[in-house]
Amino acid sequence: MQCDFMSNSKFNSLINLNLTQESGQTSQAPWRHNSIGNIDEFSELIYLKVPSIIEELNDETINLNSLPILLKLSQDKSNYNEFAYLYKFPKKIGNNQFSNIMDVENLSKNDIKTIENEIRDELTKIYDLDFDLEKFYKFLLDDEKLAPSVEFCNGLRLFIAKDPFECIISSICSANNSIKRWTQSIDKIKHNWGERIEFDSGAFYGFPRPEQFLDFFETPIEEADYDGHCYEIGCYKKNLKSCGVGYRAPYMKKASQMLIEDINIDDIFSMDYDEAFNLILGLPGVGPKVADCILLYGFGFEEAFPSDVWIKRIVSHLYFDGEEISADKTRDFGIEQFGDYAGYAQLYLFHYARKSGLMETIKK
DNA sequence: ATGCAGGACAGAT
DNA sequence: ATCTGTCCTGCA
Repeated sequence: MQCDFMSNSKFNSLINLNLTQESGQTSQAPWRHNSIGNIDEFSELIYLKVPSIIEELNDETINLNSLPILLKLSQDKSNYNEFAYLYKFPKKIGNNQFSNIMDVENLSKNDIKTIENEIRDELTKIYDLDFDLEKFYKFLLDDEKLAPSVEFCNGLRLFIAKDPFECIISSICSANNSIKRWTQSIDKIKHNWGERIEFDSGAFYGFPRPEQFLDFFETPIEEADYDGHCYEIGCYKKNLKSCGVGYRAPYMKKASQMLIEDINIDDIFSMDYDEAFNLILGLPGVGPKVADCILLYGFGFEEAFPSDVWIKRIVSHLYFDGEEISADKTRDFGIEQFGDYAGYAQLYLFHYARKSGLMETIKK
């Protein structure tokens, strides 16, 4: 396959990719971002579930259950009504496992069509493109408290997980943390231990599998004790804390173990919201706020209303005359008030407060 | 340089 | 059921 990126297709939907990517949703860290002139580009490795094609490509010695693809999205900074996407297969190089299996030149036209349909489905899911934003805006504009959010958040959509396990770990990492720090930690975890896949335009990393987390050490000391090395500062190879996750390291390990032994992630998609909430709440490092983030950004439960300190302050300010409201009360209020729009209402309220200067006003 | 922001959780009321 | 102190790190 000598050509560079394949296919050049468009989505015609209202979405601000940059705003959506940078909005701090805990589904995943932002994708690789390039700004070229008036164009924003976002690139990421995703794994496609296309069983029939994998079987065809797979050299029986390798157990691969999904097809790695590099996606590159591009959008004109002045037109949020469409974006284009390209995709690319991994580079074939010696000693790379894909040298054996990625015989993509033999793919039939039908196979290509299957792959391209799957990509459209994935992008539709990740950017929630079936959600009717215009209708939502009518709902917002009808409510005088919510109406101002529209102008600050035009084109903002949910950024849904490409991988629910990654979302669960990212969300645990985000607890009592800043956006900057948790995204950096997740990037380090991917870079250190994720599957490295080479493309002509560079290497990308997948997210480590749950089984890999069981092998990670929690701290540099634990790692040094185990193999007897006295490491230089920053030279540790296999402990979570060196990625800046702090005391969350044991939570990430134990949650991974439970997701291997006790919980089938795929079952969660077919649960109702309350059932899924109670299940996810049982994971270590997951309280009510993180559980709602996981359900909203990881599984698309749009009736979730993740209530952090900022949402609490905003709701107190807008709806309770500034009177302090507990996080639990905030959650109850959001669910009751916004129904199926709770997740989007939370996203829009947070960004409205961020962009409009309201945050500074209500910080006290 | 010290102090603070950000949720979960264990232990107390 | 609701409150308090502690956890780790990056940034004023």
